[in-house]
Amino acid sequence: MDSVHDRLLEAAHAVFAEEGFRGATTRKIAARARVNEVTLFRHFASKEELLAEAVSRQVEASIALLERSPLPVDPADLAGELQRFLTATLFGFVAAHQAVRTSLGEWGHHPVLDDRLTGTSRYVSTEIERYLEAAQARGLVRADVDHVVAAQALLSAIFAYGMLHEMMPERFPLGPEESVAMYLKIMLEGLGANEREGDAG
Amino acid sequence: MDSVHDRLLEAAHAVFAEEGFRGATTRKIAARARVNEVTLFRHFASKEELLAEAVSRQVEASIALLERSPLPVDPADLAGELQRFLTATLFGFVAAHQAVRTSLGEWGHHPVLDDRLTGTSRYVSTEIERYLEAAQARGLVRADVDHVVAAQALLSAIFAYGMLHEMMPERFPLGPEESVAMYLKIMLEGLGANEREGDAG
DNA sequence: AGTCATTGCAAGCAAGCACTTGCTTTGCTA
DNA sequence: TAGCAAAGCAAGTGCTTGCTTGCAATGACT
Repeated sequence: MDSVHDRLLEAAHAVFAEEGFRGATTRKIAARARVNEVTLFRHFASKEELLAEAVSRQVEASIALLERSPLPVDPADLAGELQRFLTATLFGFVAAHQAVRTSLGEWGHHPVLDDRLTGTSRYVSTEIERYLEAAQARGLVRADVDHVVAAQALLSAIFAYGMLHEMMPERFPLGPEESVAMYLKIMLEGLGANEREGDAG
Repeated sequence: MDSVHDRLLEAAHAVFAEEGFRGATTRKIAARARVNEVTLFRHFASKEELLAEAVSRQVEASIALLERSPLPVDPADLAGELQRFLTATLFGFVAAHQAVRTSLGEWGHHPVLDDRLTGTSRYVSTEIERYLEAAQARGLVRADVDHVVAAQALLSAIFAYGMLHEMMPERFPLGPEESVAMYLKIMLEGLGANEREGDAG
């Protein structure tokens, strides 16, 4: 729990999120973990190994969190179900926005990290794609829109909000929940999910 | 054109885009510009000054390019006009996706750069917001959606595509133009811009 | 009391970093 | 041909980096 090993992993992730791979020096990480720098190298063979494990951990934790409020297998109430799932996703993004931004900037530089860094986003994308495909099969979503593209459109808004709201707050006047609601209001209608003349089915 | 000064600025931006501020060492930049490292310091007082000017230049160039295919002052053909503008924007993003990703990761670390880094995105956001507001005034877009939020929803998709399509190509099966068309197909309908029962206006 | 694993501390190493200095070369212009 | 600005070259300074070494302190278990 509060072992030196765990403190190192936590500190490593925090410093990495703030300063990137190059900026996350072993001295800073050790100081943050309130541990001698030598101890760091007794627990992890190299800085790279430490960061790889720290990132893995964090990603797994965030996925585990999302799995606790999953999208249902059989879509019924699109607006409500998506609102819940996307809001949870957005809160995750917002909480980790610095780590996400850093990860994106860092992507491609350290092959060991690349797969792990995209883990959460792969999970969320897959979930929404599956959900929308099922919704299409049930006639809840128009059939002439690729479900992968539709999922992407939905997620993009969440993604951009999480990454940018702190950089340019004027562009994001609403809070997380209201933003999700607004995006859904626009897009669900566009996806033909709202009862109008019921041309889907 | 091909002066040493210009070559240094170009090289600086290229290396910065690939490796970030810390990774953009004066040696690498000088080598890329095929110039002695000392020469770099004869032209620019410091690495920071060089990068600041390099980024400024690039941002100004990309804005100048977008200004050549602007959104009209008076919205008429929403789908067509937005398609043109957003496609141009997206091509800009895709061309500079590495620079954009790096900039995001770097944002907050070098206050001198921060303003410049967000220049293009501020310009595009402002344009779309203004356009959508005018469209609302003309009754072309439903009035119960904040134009800032609507602009954000539109731009998010472009933004996410530009930044992520190379990292996770499975999630972006369509090319740039078709993607823009698809996003517009979804969102314009959601924004009440398509003739249905004409409840807007 | 003795053993053993875990941590700290002090020091250092080789490499890379931004940046400087002193001097020479190049090439244009007067 | 002389002068001058711009570039190159070689070397070096002081600092930070990832990582190592040797040894002393701590604390739990036998």
